[in-house]
Amino acid sequence: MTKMTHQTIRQSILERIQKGEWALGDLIPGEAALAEEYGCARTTINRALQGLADEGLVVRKRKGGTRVCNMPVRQARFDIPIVREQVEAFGGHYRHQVLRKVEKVPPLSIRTRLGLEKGAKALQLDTVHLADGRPFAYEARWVNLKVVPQIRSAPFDEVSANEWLVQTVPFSSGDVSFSAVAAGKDVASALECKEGDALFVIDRTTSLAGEFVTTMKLFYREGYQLYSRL
Amino acid sequence: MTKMTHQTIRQSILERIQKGEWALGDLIPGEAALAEEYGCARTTINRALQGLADEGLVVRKRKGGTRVCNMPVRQARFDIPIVREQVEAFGGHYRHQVLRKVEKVPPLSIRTRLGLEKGAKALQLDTVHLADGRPFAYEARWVNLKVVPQIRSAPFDEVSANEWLVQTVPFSSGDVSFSAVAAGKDVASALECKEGDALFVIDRTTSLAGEFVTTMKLFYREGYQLYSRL
DNA sequence: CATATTTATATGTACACACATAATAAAAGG
DNA sequence: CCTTTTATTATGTGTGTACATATAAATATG
Repeated sequence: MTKMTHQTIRQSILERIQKGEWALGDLIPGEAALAEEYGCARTTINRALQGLADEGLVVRKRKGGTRVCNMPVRQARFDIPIVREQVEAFGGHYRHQVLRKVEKVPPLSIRTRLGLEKGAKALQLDTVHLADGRPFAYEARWVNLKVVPQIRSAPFDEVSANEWLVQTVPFSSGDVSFSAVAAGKDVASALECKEGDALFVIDRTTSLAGEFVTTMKLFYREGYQLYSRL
Repeated sequence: MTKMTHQTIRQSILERIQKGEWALGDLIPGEAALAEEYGCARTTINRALQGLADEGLVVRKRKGGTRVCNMPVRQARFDIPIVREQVEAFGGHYRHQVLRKVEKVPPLSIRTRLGLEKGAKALQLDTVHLADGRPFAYEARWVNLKVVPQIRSAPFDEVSANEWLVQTVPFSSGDVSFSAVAAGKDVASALECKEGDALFVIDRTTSLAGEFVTTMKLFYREGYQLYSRL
């Protein structure tokens, strides 16, 4: 190995771990020792090891040293899909259709998720995403009108609610969860599938500076897979 | 802000993005400029921005500068669950039961996944994971006997196949995917649920130095959720 | 002997500097 | 005017140094 970047070193250390040079839970040499072995500065080793630690492959502790993580494959990063891109990635023609757009008092589960007061209204927005004219995913969304009142006059013929929100609301954090549910009547008819079919669901709530902006369930037809390398 | 670590600066920049100081896709000031503004070295700003880039919040390009990412919430990190821990996290008593353990020629789909030759045998291992004596998840696994022949004599009364593999095979990479399926007859009876119930499935294949070690499907009962903050 | 205190040590972080690299913008050449 | 070459510029990375901080281990204390 001629070039010694923190990346090559990181890769090299990873391979040594994979080869079993250090067992699970074992202590690996200190930064100083590795620096000498690789013939580089301790800073460089530090960066390499920090990288591995970020990925969850090693655990580092001051004074305690660095040790190989006990639970090898532990974390996966998933790209949260954007429906339009998914469809277009397969060469399909994307289109969406708003099935419902009403302001009303949401059910309790949604109310708590959006942090609304009792009796407050929110915008309910149901959309089907189509690939080449055929249903691909069904989106059931609630939007907090206090945070984004402008959504009332948004042009949903052109952009989807998701894309509009992304462009309008600066930046947001939130949470996601994945689960499986049986298709209800509404969803089944919108997706043109059978009632009771197993659907993959992405449930997502986004917030901005402590205020909840929107919560959404995205139902995919049976067979859909969310994939990731480790 | 008295202390200026790369972390505080990173947080500060994040907040400025969230407040909308720089719009989506906008160029943010260069490292040199920010370093002066925050009164720190360029190196420190570099680390802060790299961190944001790793998370996918900004995109960096040499000469092109750093710009706020167009698609805000883009990636989520999930902890790939270990069933025993999940059960014990809820205060439940974990137990597992091996339903099947046979060596046989696997179907084509499994054969290609494990990279086996035609006619080669593999170990099929089906397990139910129980929480307080009640079915929690069903595991259907195939193990490549060429890579881990010792598994034939592993004590599966005590440890689950997953834990045994984790402890025995040094370190591994692989892939995961999530999906939803309707419960088949076998799975339904093992999980004591109705046939056709919507199950959440984690599908995982692990490999070691280019050789496939094992592939597994983990079926969770309806209602199970995999959660992550963004 | 159990508990508090100190000390040694490995990682964490910041800085100033130098040079590498990619990509754009400007200048030179045909 | 188009193409090629040459700066310019912002990020990427490595080094050596200094000090901060957490914590395991050794030591002192009651």
